[in-house]
Amino acid sequence: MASRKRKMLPMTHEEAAPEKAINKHTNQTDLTLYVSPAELKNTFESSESVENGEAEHTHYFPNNDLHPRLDEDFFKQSCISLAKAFLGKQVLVRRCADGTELRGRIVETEAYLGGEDKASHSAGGRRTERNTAMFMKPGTIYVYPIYGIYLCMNVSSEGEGAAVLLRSLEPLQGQPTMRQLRAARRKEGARQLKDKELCNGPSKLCQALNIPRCFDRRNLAADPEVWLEKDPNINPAEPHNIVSVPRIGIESHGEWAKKPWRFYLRGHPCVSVVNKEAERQYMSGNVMSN
DNA sequence: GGTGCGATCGCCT
DNA sequence: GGCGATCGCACCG
Repeated sequence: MASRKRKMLPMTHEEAAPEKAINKHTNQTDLTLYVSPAELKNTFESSESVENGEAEHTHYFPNNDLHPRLDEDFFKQSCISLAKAFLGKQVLVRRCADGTELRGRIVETEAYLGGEDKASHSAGGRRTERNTAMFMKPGTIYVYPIYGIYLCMNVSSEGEGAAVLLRSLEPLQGQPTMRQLRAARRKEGARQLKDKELCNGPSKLCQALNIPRCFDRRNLAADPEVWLEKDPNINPAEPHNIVSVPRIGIESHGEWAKKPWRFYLRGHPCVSVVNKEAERQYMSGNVMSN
């Protein structure tokens, strides 16, 4: 396959320097605008032509008085329950060194139980230097490197060694900064990423929100640089349609690979990988019921 | 649009 | 020493 060979980008674990990557444009006042699920698709599909950040659309207005960070009680629930509780309702917030705040709504997660779950880093109750955060109190961040060049972010839950992997976010605030952080590790001159491509994968969201390895073992309920907020724009009358499918990238773990512990919002444009089988079954079910 | 492939290194066996 | 909770790019249709 020599014809497919191409030069790869040199990458390291070092984070792009936050200060260097901060976009002054993100200090602009963000727009207040509720976007309905129906409008969401159009929003993302029409967001291709951002030239320099000036035209960036954000549709979120953080109000820290009305929507304070989630406290430690929120994280005290089982792994699977927490993985679903994140979806569509919780916003991951990253406060950068210059005060810029980046926000993304969680739209895709995976549950990794401890003990019997062979696909988990904590399988069999194995506790190592790397996975210590998985055994710490619910709400502890577990950041680990993967494939030598990427990072993944998890949040510990109730249950010995259990944690939820954050897989995808819907960018809400600070998209220009996210785009810069992501572009820092892409080929020079590569096309500009669409909004929906900024955080649609576990390592992409770590890049876009500048989550470094040293955030490992930090407490989401108390850290000044990263926390969760309840999404103020969610309409409780419209419950989210959550898809449950097998987790990604763990095919070698036999039966445990089949457990439907990846969860995402059906039809959301920011989901990393849509499960075609689940979509097909859902569509045929719709035909039957309509 | 989808698919195949290789980068790269920490971690665990 | 082998592998991985991924990603971006080139190629194909």
